[in-house]
Amino acid sequence: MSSVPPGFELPLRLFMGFRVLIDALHAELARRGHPDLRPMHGFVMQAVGRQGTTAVELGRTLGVSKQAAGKTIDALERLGYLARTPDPSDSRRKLVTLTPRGVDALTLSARVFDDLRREWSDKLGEETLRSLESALRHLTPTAFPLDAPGWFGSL
Amino acid sequence: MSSVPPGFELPLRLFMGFRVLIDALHAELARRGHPDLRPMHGFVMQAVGRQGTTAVELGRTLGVSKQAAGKTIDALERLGYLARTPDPSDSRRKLVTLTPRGVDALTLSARVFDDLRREWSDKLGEETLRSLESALRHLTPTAFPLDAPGWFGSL
DNA sequence: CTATGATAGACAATCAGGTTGTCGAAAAAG
DNA sequence: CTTTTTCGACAACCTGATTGTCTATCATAG
Repeated sequence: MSSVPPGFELPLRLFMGFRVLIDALHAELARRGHPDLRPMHGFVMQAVGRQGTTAVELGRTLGVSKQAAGKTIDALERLGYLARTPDPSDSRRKLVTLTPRGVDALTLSARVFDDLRREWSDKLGEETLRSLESALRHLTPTAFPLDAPGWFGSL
Repeated sequence: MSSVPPGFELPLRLFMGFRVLIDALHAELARRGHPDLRPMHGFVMQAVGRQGTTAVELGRTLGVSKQAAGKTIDALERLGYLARTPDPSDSRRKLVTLTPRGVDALTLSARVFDDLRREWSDKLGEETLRSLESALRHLTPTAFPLDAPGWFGSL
């Protein structure tokens, strides 16, 4: 609240921008039939992807242990967003895939993010927003690490 | 890794910008004698401020229960960044204040953030960076809520 | 073909950080 | 002076993570 020393503003603003978008997304998701989804679930489903994955691989992608990944999968399985199916080509593995509901949540999220971007474009002007995106692209690594949950945990 | 659907880029870039700065800050803090500080400690010390606070008040500021705030204070007290002193004007309260080491960490952080901003300014040009900051100011609430730890928790 | 080593996933114990509930002491309000 | 509120401490519990162990299965070297 109130005044934060000058150097602190930039990181805080970046974080708040992220938070504003994520909060708006989940408010909208809740309105449209996905009230139980939490921000980190987006990272998880994104990491699972349309082609599916395994618990070990998911753990690596998210930067957490395979056991933690397993528990997260359990939770999203109970919520109906993920399903485990045995892998015929390797009977040790269980393939984790998005259910239709999971795919719906993901495509819906993409649409909502597009809408939010449009709102920002209206507020700033498309050109300014493009310049903001371009600046951030120059400032951040090209690869998208999805290990935010693990990174958050280290807070 | 790899390609994330288009609408997802903006929030992710904002988050990554934040993360890049925070990671750089803590790498530098570790180099300069503060290897045990974690990102959330910055929020906490910022919330404590130069004038001090109490556990209840800190909890409110951080958006967590007073008990959680108390445990966090315990941890930072053990690390030597905070101290509890009885409040002579109200013997129920214990005033939580920054130790000299805590003040050092905070002023050092401010300096490092200034350096990082300068790096970004060199990469982008001061004008573009200013425009980015101005855009973010328009897009995010004016008050700085410091309840990030609680918000993170809800992930 | 078999013995060996690596990998997937389940189970258990533990830990860290958060929550609620309760309490006594002290302050504030009536 | 009595009652209500506030502060900080203690305890029990929950959640999400960790490490360690175990079995089943696969891959590979002899």
